[in-house]
Amino acid sequence: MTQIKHNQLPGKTVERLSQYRRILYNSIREGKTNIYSHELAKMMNLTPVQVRRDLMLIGYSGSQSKGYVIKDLVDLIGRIIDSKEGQKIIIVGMGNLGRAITSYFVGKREKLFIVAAFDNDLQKTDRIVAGVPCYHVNRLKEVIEKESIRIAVLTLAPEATHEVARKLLDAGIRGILNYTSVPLTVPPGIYLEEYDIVTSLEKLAYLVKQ
Amino acid sequence: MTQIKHNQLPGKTVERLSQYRRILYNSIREGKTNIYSHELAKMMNLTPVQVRRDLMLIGYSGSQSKGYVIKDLVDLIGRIIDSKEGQKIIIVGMGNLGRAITSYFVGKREKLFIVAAFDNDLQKTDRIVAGVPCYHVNRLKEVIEKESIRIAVLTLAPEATHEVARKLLDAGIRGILNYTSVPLTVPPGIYLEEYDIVTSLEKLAYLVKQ
DNA sequence: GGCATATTGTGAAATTTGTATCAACATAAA
DNA sequence: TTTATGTTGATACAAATTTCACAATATGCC
Ligand SMILES: NC(=O)c1ccc[n+]([C@@H]2O[C@H](COP(=O)([O-])OP(=O)(O)OC[C@H]3O[C@@H](n4cnc5c(N)ncnc54)[C@H](O)[C@@H]3O)[C@@H](O)[C@H]2O)c1
Ligand SMILES: NC(=O)c1ccc[n+]([C@@H]2O[C@H](COP(=O)([O-])OP(=O)(O)OC[C@H]3O[C@@H](n4cnc5c(N)ncnc54)[C@H](O)[C@@H]3O)[C@@H](O)[C@H]2O)c1
Repeated sequence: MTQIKHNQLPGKTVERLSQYRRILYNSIREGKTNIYSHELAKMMNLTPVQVRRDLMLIGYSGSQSKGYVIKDLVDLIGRIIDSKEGQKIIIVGMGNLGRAITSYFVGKREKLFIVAAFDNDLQKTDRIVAGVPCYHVNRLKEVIEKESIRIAVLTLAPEATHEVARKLLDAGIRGILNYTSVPLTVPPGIYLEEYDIVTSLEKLAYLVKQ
Repeated sequence: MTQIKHNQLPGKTVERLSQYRRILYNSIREGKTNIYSHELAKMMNLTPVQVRRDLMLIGYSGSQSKGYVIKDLVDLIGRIIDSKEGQKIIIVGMGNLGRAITSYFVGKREKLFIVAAFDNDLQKTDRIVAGVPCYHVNRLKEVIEKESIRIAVLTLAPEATHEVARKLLDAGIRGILNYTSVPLTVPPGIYLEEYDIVTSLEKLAYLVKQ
C-alpha cells in the first residue's frame, strides 16, 4: 500500500533512474524479463542496496524469487521521469558539438524530442541540419512560444552565451543544459545543468596523478 | 601555519577548483587582480562560504580587505590539479563527438595534451584529424606505452566499448572518460568518469515537469 | 582614536548521500 | 515437513558535503 511519492526525489536518484532505464532497455532487447538488484548494481558500479533503495523511493516492489519485472520497472521510471505528452527540446548553436549531440540524440527517447535548432550563421539556417530544422537565432522567441518549448541545450560560441540565455528565459524556457565554457546564473524556478569536458579531464588528471 | 594538504581533496572540491580557475582566467583577461569569495560564488552559483571552504582546503588565504589575489590562486590551483610535466590524453573513436571534443580542447590547457586519436575506420586513420594524429586502434598498446599515456577519452561506437576498455587498461591507462552509452566497470586504482547527455536531459525534463 | 562595515577562516550543526545489517519471505532440495 | 539458500524491504548507521554562526581583523569615516 506504499504510496508512490515521487515529488521530491533526490537529484542523484533521478540520474540513476535514467541510467537504470538505459540498461534495462538493453536487457529487454536481450530477452531478459526479470532482474535482481545485484545484477543491476553490477552493471552500474553500485551496491545492490543502493539500487533497492532507489526503487524503494519510487515505490516499486520486486519479488524475492524473481527480482524485479523489467517491463514494469521501465514503465514506472517512465511515468516518473517522462511527461505524458513528451518534452520538446531545442539546440542553440549548430556547430560541431551541436550537430554531434543532435544526430546522436534524435530518436533516442520516446518522450524527448529535439524539435528545432538555431544558429546565427546564414550557411546553417533555414535548412535541415542533422535531421532537425535550423532557424536563425532571431526567431528564438517566435518558435519557442509557438511550440511551447521548455528545454534548451546551449552549444554556441561562448561570447553570446549570456545574451542568448536571457532571451531563452524571456521566451519561456524553464530548463537549460549549458555546454559552453561560460557559467550561467539563473533565477529561482529555472533549472540549470552545466557540463564541461575540461573539468572532467582535470579531475581525472588530478586523480591519476596521486 | 596551516599546512597545505591536498592529498585527499573531496571530489566535488576538485571539480570546483577546475571551474574556479576557468573563471579566474577570464577575470585576469578582464584586468582584475583580486576577487572576493562572494564574487566568485556568484559567478558559480555557489555560496561564498563554500568558496572559502574550498580555498581553505587547499590552504590558500586571502585578505579581509582585498580578498584573494587571482594570480596566486590560479597558480596554486595549478600546482594542485596539474602535474608538473603535464598529462597526455588520447581520444578513442574519431567520429562526430570525438572530433568536436578534440578541436574544442586542443590548446585549452597548458598541462593537458591530446597527443593522439584512434579509430578503426581506414578513412580516418594514418592522417591528422582535428589537429591530432589518428592511428588505427590495433596500435593502441604500442602508442600508449611508447608515449606513457595514462588518460583516455572514449567516443567510439558503443559495441566495441568493453573490448577497447580492456585493451586500454592492459596498455596502462589509469583514467577513462567514457562518453559511450555503455557503462563500464573498472578495477580499483583505475579512475572512471562517465557522462551521458540523455541522463542530463532526462533530469532536466523531470525537474521542469514538477 | 572610536565606531560602523565588510570580509575571511573555521568549528559545529545540518543535510544529503551512501552502506551495513537483518527480519521476513519465497523457493527448492532433503 | 524441515532446512538451506537467496532475495527484498526497511531501519539504523556512516560518510561526504554543505551551511550556519561567529570570532578575528582590516578598512574607511567621523
Ligand atoms: N562542454 C563541453 O564539453 C564542450 C565540448 C566542446 C565544445 N564546447 C563548447 O560548445 C560550444 C560550441 O562548440 P563547437 O565546437 O561546436 O564550436 P563551433 O564553432 O563549431 O560552433 C559554434 C556554433 O555557434 C554558432 N553561433 C555563434 N554565435 C551564435 C549566436 N549568437 N547564436 C546562435 N548561434 C551562434 C556558430 O555559428 C557555430 O555554428 C563552445 O562554446 C564550446 O566552448 C563544450
Ligand atoms: N555522452 C554523450 O553525451 C554522447 C553524445 C553523443 C554521442 N555519444 C556516444 O559517443 C559515441 C560516438 O558518437 P558519435 O556521434 O561520434 O558517433 P560516430 O558514429 O560519428 O563515431 C563513432 C566512431 O567510432 C569509430 N569506431 C567504431 N568502432 C571502433 C573501434 N572498435 N575502435 C575505434 N574506433 C571505432 C567509428 O569509425 C567512428 O569514427 C557513441 O557511442 C555515442 O553513443 C555520447
